[in-house]
Amino acid sequence: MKRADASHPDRRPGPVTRPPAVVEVDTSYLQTLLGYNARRAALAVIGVIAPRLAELGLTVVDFSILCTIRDNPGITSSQLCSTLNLLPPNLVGKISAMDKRGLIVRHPHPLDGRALGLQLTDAGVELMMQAEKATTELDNAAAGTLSPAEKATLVALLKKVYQTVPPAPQAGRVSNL
Amino acid sequence: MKRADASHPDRRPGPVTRPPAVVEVDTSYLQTLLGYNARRAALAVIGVIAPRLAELGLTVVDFSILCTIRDNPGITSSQLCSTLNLLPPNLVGKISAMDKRGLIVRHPHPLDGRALGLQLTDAGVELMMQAEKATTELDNAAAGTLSPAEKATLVALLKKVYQTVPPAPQAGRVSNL
DNA sequence: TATTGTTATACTCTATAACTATA
DNA sequence: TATAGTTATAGAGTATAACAATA
Repeated sequence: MKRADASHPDRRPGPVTRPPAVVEVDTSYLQTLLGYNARRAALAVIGVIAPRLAELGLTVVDFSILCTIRDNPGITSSQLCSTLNLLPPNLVGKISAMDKRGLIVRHPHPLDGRALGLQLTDAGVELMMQAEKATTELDNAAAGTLSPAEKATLVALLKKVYQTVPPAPQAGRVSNL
Repeated sequence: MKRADASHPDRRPGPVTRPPAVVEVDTSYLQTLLGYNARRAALAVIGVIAPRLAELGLTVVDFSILCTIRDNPGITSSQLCSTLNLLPPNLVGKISAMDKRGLIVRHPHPLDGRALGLQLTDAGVELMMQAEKATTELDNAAAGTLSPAEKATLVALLKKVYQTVPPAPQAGRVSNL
C-alpha cells in the first residue's frame, strides 16, 4: 500500500491516529483466498456472458436449465434442482415462463405420477443453438490470456473443488456470491 | 445420460416424442465452461465460509471490506468501491452499520474535503482477528483435496482471468452469480 | 464540470414455510 | 411417511437516478 507523501507537515512518531491518504490499495491477503478469487473470476466471466444472453431473453441460470433439459430430455424439475443446485420454489417460475414462451413442453413422467418430464420444443432447440454458440465464444474470450492448456487446468481444478466440498447442511445453497 | 430401461413396453423406432425417465444427468457441455465451473466453485467455497462469518455478524462482503480497511487505514469509500467492485449506494449502509457497531471510525480525509478516511477501531481489529483465522482455515479446508501447489496454481489462474477480463461497460458489475 | 458520499427506490435473487397430490 | 411440484412471502443483493457538498 502506497501513501501520499505526508513527511513534510504532519510528521509524528508512534502510531498514527489519522493516517495519510491511501494511494495504492493493498489486497494481498484477500488474494490468497480461493473463495475471493473464485468469486471475482466467476463474476468477471459471467459479466461478459450475461449481457449477450440477456439479448436472447435468458439469464445464465436459464441457459444452464435449458442446456440440461436439451441434453437430458425427459428430466424432471426435481432432477434439475439437484443437478444445478437450485431450490424448487425458485425453479417453478422459470419453468412456467419457458413453457408459456414455447421453449419447453411438460408431459407426464413415465415412472412417477407426481413428476413431469421436460423437453425442449423446436423453438427451444433453435434458441439454444444461438445461445450456446454465443456462450461458448464469450466463455473462451473471457478465458482470454489463458492458453488452452491453462484453461483446461483451471476448469479441472475448479471441478475438483466444487465436486469435493461438502454440500452445505440442507442442500448446498448460500445466497449470493 | 443413462435412462430407465424402456426397451420392453413402449419400443418405437424414430424420434421419441415422450422420452423415458432420465437416470443419470449429463452436464458435460456445461462442465466445459469456465463461467459455470467458476460459479459453482465460488458458491461451494463461500457456502463453507459464509455460515461461520455469519456467527460473527459478517457477510463475506463485510469481511472483504473490513480486511481492506484494516490493510489500508485511511482508505475512502470510493476506493473501496473500485477495489472490491461495489456500487457506492450499496456500500453506504454497510459502512454506516459498521460505524454504529463500533468496528470502524470515519475521519476527514487529509487531501479531499469530500471524502472520509476509514480505519478499524480496536474492536474492529479484534473481530477481524477471529474472522481472518476462521476464513483462512475454512478457505483451506474448502480447497480440500487440492495440494498446496494445486491451490496456488488455481489461485494464480483465477487472478489472471479476472484481472484480464475487460471490466464491464460502466463499472464492471453484473447481478448475481 | 466532475467526483464523493448519500437517499430513495426498483428489481432480482435466495430462502423458508406450507399446501396438494402421489409414492 | 416421504417426495414432486407449487404458492406465498420474507429477506438479501444489485442496480439506476438524483441530490448536496466539494474539487
